[in-house]
Amino acid sequence: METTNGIELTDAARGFLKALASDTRQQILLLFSGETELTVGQVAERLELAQSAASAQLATLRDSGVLVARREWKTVYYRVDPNGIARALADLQATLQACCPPDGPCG
Amino acid sequence: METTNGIELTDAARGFLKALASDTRQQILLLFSGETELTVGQVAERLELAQSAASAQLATLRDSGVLVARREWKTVYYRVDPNGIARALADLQATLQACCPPDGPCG
DNA sequence: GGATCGTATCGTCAAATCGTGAAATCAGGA
DNA sequence: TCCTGATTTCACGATTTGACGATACGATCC
Repeated sequence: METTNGIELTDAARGFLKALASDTRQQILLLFSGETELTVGQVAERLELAQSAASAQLATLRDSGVLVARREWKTVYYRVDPNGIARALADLQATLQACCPPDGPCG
Repeated sequence: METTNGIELTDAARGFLKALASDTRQQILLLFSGETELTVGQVAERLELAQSAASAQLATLRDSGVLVARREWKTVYYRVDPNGIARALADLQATLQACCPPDGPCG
């Protein structure tokens, strides 16, 4: 085995980082602070984005496990996925601790 | 006032996300798993990058508080900044909890 | 002063990202 | 079947990112 330095970020953590690196997607996520669910149109309107842009960014957030989508009739409701976020954050934290211990043996 | 939804990411958290969104920079960071310090040249060599590229990416990681640099003679030694990482991670976690509580009152 | 080694910066280019508007898709209703 | 409303996909242009090579900087040794 060669796991000596085999520290790596999980797919969840990598997707999470890439998804939240965008200012627009950060704003989208924070849009859910008060609301429980938002439609594509609502996100587009509040951020003054074209609907296609909102749709694409929401899809990115969904694919990275940050949001989940629920379809009802014609409209799609997006909602935060606390589990996905928690998992990504936990993975990220675990890797970082293995890599850069806050008060590690080298400190 | 309209601070009702005034949740925002701190600069530390935003810089952290942007810095670690890059695959190259992720690899650079994980390069420090075993080592305590690495020079620009060492990073360039291990990742098979041009020296200028390594220098630029290391600078990005330094500017975002993930790494710190120490100059000794001609060579610059980069090292993880556990405090910077911890602060960014804490900020990120705090904002996410305020935005998307894992088991919040809406759950 | 000139030579040298390691870094940082600059200019350029290919590739990725982000936004828009138009067209296509999907689910129901008249 | 045709229409409507919401979303998704497509084609395109503009901006940004990331890498490289070449060059400039900083600190030392001759």
